[in-house]
Amino acid sequence: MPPLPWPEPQAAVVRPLVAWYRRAGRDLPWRRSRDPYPIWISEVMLQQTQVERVKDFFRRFLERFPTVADLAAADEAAVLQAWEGLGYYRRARQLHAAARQIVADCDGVFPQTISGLRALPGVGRYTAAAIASIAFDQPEPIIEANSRRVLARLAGDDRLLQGPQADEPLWQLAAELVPKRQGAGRFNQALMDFGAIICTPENPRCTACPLVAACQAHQQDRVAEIPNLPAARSIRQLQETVLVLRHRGRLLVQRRQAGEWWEGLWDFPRVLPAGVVTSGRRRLGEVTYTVTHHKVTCRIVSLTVDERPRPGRQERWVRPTELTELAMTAPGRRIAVMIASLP
DNA sequence: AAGCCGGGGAT
DNA sequence: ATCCCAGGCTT
Repeated sequence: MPPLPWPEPQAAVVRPLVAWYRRAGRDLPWRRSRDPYPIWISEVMLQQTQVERVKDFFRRFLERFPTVADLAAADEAAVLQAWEGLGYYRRARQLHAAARQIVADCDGVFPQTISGLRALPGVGRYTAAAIASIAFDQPEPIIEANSRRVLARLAGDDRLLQGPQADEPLWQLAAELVPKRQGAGRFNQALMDFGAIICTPENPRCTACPLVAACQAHQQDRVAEIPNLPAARSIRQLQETVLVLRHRGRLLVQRRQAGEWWEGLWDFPRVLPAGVVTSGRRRLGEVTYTVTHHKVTCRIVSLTVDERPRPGRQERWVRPTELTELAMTAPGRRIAVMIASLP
């Protein structure tokens, strides 16, 4: 793919951007140290998740798992519990597996090369470059939601940015801009703060932009059209029924299996387990939730269980108060809260 | 290359 | 309601 035609020299972007960052950059909890461990945790939490949402999760997670050794020694259930509500739970399982990999294969020493970082589950091209530049100041470029938008606008790149191949010219541009001797991590974080604060998706603050003189999109009055991203996928409607099974003050919860949504998290059953005899069916109401590109309307049915077989490995009969200790799915948690408030 | 995976905040 | 978000992995 041909490189982006763009006349501006590196200094016309890097100097004003870093100057802006020194003045207006965000004070974020994971910027207090150059330790790769908290930087790694923050980068994984930030995958497809906004900064404001991550802050509290990050603080609590580091309090609970202060070092990579603590994380490796933890049960996966504890890691999922710390992740509950953050979404994309595969990240939590991979984070845990990666911590064990670092302890087992690297003697607990965090990988310091791009290839070593990318060998960790859950660390892809962006995350490896982010850790390498921020923790180790290696001159690695990054392309993610913010820098993609900022660089596409600066270069006036109106191509449809669909698929990883389409990003290649932007990676190349980022590689040309990133400082080679020092300050790579600072520059990359400046790009992201700049995209989050000035060069926003809607109503970018071009009048306050220190890079406006270098911005091709602005000069051509095409800022609103760039980046040219594929249209969002349509949302599918689904119907579900959740069963709240009660037996002598206890409730049945099941752990979501591989291949299901929310693998590893606890939830109420959708179908009656074999061997369970019930009576006293009544409707408790409905919850509506959205998951990825599905909108699910979920009926909640309460049943009294007269006889029950022994629970399976992935099942537990728990007292309502015990639900607070389990990592639950978002709709499961909402239903649990609803049950607790029932007369 | 396309589909899959969460959840909440902003607009 | 719709869009957006410090992406990675599987098929």
